[in-house]
Amino acid sequence: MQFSSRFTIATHILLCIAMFQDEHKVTSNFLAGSINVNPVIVRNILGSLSSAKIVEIKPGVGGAFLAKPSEEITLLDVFKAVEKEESLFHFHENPNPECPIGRTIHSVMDDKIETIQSAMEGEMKDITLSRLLREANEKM
Amino acid sequence: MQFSSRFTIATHILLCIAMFQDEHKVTSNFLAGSINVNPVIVRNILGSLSSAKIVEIKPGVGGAFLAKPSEEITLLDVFKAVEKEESLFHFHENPNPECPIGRTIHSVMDDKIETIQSAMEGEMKDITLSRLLREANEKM
DNA sequence: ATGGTTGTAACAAGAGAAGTTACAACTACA
DNA sequence: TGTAGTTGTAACTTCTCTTGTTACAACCAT
Repeated sequence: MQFSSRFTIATHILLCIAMFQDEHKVTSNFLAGSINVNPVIVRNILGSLSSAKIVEIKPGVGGAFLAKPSEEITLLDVFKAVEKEESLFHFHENPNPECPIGRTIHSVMDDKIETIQSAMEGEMKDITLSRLLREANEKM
Repeated sequence: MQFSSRFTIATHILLCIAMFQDEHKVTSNFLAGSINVNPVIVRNILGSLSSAKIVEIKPGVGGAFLAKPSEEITLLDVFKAVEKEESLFHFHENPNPECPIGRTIHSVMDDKIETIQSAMEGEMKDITLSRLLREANEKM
């Protein structure tokens, strides 16, 4: 199991917008060229980012812009915008209540799963778009 | 995207083995009954746990046993036994090297992805089967 | 030998990811 | 007012993975 590439594509999109929005119009075709995927994929992900109020899109005329400063956009925001699942883990639905383990497994595991997911999300929350942009500039 | 239920099923399997291995034979049919899935699913996951040297299985006669003390089995061991993917994230493969972002995105993001994954795995490593067993006993 | 068990192959159904084509709706601008 | 470039979205295909299922050979204590 892996997360879909939507997350890394969305991050790529945001980096491109942050880098180029003041220089020229950032269209789905331009982004698709940089990422090397179909423009429709980009438009769908841009739609998710727009719904999450991370970007703004000019319909008709075209072009995407950051909806807030890059310091205020974290990888967690991006992740939540493109991955809709509430829980990271798919718990088997119907354990047998006649078995002592089947009866208690949920109450034992649910908070563990939450803790694990929180650890991952906490790490994501610490990484901002501005930091990624700075590092990208350093490597160029 | 969610992890498959193999992880929670594997944990359920181990809890059952730890709880019942001294009382009676723990077969795939017994486990399937507690988890409420097909015995073949259980046998496949048991096979992964066996390859990872977490359990031992008696072929022919039947029955599964912990291969080491429950204090030495962590959720990370279980996770790695049943989820074969090396990286948590699927990175889009061919960013355009002619774009400054496309050229640098991998070197910027690769260590972030690793950090995020490590945070998740670190949390898993802290949770042992013996702790889950203790909590299950308390709730019974 | 028999019966209960494991290990696996083979198959089907369903979900989701990713790619593609097509086209209506929108907006600036000539 | 058209027109060109763009977005939003529907529809379809192809793949892969998950889950469920049947079937059966191999195994081993009794």
